[in-house]
Amino acid sequence: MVVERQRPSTVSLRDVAHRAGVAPGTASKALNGRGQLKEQTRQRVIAAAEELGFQPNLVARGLIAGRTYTVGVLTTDSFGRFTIPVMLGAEDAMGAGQMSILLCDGRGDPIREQHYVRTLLQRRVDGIIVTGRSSDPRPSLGRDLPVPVVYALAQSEHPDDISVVHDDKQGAVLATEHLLATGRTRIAHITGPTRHAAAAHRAAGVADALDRAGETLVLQAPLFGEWSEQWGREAAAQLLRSGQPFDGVVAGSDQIARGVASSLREAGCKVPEQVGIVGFDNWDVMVEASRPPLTTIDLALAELGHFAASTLLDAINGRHVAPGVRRLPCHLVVRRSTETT
Amino acid sequence: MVVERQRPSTVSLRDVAHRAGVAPGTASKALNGRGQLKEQTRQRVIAAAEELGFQPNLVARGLIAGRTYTVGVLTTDSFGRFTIPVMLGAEDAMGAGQMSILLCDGRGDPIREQHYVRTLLQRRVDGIIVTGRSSDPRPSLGRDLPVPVVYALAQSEHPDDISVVHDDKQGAVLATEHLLATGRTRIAHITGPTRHAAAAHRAAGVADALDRAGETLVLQAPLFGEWSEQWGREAAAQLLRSGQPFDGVVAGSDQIARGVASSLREAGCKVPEQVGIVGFDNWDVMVEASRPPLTTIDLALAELGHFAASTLLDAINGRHVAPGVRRLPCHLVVRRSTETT
DNA sequence: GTGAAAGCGCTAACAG
DNA sequence: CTGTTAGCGCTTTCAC
Repeated sequence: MVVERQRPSTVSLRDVAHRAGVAPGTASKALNGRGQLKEQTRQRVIAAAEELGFQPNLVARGLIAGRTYTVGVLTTDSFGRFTIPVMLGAEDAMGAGQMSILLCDGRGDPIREQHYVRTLLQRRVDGIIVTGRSSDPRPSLGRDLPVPVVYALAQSEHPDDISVVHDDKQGAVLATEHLLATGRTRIAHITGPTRHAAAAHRAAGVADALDRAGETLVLQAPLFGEWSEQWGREAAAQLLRSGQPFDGVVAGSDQIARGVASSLREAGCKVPEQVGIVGFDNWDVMVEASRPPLTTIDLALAELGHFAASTLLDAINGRHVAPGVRRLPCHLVVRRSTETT
Repeated sequence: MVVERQRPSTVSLRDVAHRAGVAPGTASKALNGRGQLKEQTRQRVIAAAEELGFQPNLVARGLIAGRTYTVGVLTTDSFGRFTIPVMLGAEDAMGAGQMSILLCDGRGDPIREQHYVRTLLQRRVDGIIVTGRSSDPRPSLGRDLPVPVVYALAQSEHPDDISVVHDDKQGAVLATEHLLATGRTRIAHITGPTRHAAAAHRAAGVADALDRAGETLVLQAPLFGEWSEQWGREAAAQLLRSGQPFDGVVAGSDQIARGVASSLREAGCKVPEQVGIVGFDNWDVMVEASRPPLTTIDLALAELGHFAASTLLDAINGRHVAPGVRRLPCHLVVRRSTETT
């Protein structure tokens, strides 16, 4: 004979009240520390709740409160390397306030995305965070949603939406100035596709910093290509072939930087002695496996997520949040590839 | 004067009913296609709902139904490279059934984890998926939870829990047999730390496959180390120094494999002509940036997530699910590092 | 065919 | 101090 393992049925506040010999309303007050209760009854209720393993039904509570202490996180393109730290940061900021995260992945499909927004709203989330891998501006979710929305990492096209992004230009300035500060003046820039805002902003930052220092970019222009090691290798080879002297490279990503490093290494060009390299992203596996390990710009994505979530919480709690784009600064992380001794 | 932008207030079924001139109960039936209604009234209600932009309150529905069409996903150690594909697969399986995912990150802290389990239960999720980076068995969440639990990728220590994991041993057999099939017989195994179940299982698979082929491992034993490129490079150098002839390497991860490849390349040892290499994980950035690109074992994590979610849904829907561990097969992905022409 | 009423589990307002 | 009542938004009998 098979004995079906009985799932423990959920106990309600009524059960607790009953066992403690009080009314449900009283039990509610006892457990939530509200109202004036004789200490003894309070204890009795608490004991009863304990004994029965009572778990308050947050669904019911949400129905009354008109809010659910839940925020939706909508990732637009299959979440990955960039969105994860953002989410961790967000979770962190939420965790303290007992908020939970309802996760949806739009997979880059606007239809799917709209569908998810609908479900999130039907589930009565208190707010929505929109995130995505690319910092290119994306269409607004809509301007008339019943809950506040914050765009993190992915910036909304609409200027009145609240967006939180890292500051690519400032990061590039940081990278360039670090190379200059370590005594290099003939600096090249190898980066991703022109069409990406990140590539454009970073290129602008490099140009600015060089300008201010009275220097010009080796080869006159950035080398735009792909966000891959392969491209980093190719571009470095190109640079060597050009015959132009250079002693510093700002790479648009750690992958590119690593490609550059290995290419130079194979060509017998010493890093950091002859050429200094700075990458972008501070992606551990790339940065540490490279020979030498890479100096890089950290996008501080966890902080970004944290900030976005706090901002959303502010808005949820009715505090006024100014619309527009907030740019959070990047950090420089120094490793062997730019060391001078 | 500042005009406060009014957030559109949510409309309830009552509002819709009112506008359509019917009772709430009738409106409910009309919108859900239940009961016998005159086609005309149904249309009237639908129109009213449309006009008001009615979004049914799933919180209220959940309260009645006693279920929320939500599952909790609990990642034990900060989710990352391995848990993401699993979640994507799970989301995929859920998406069809209109289920949503409540995400929690235990950060490897059992206290925090227990806390999250409590919240998930209070939020009345229909079930829980537990996942984590390591396939090492982990403590059970508890045997007396009111909802079904499936462990994905991270296996539960308790044999009566439902766990879904990839088959490391089978994967290693696949890798080894591929090397043998491409004419290599002197095979070495370079992998991660002994203490990891994954390393042990993979080593067992390599041993088994060699055994069956009547061959023995080069150096008699696997080289256990770290899951890093650095270690891959070191181990390969070690192997070369040993003077033992070898023509194949099964690496415990793509990072290790890449390290091995670059070490051999620098030593002038041709891959795949003189030595074939097979990695593990099919991690795109590693596998494609390696020279040559790596043949590897794909863990099929998305399938794993999909399967875990389907299994959970079965359990939620009351179908009987046998307890225990299900091992899903890995796939071989052939690239240049083992090519023979 | 449609309306009225009860109730999901909880909290808040008001009696007693 | 504690019990009773009403109601959050929706669905589901059960009358009419």
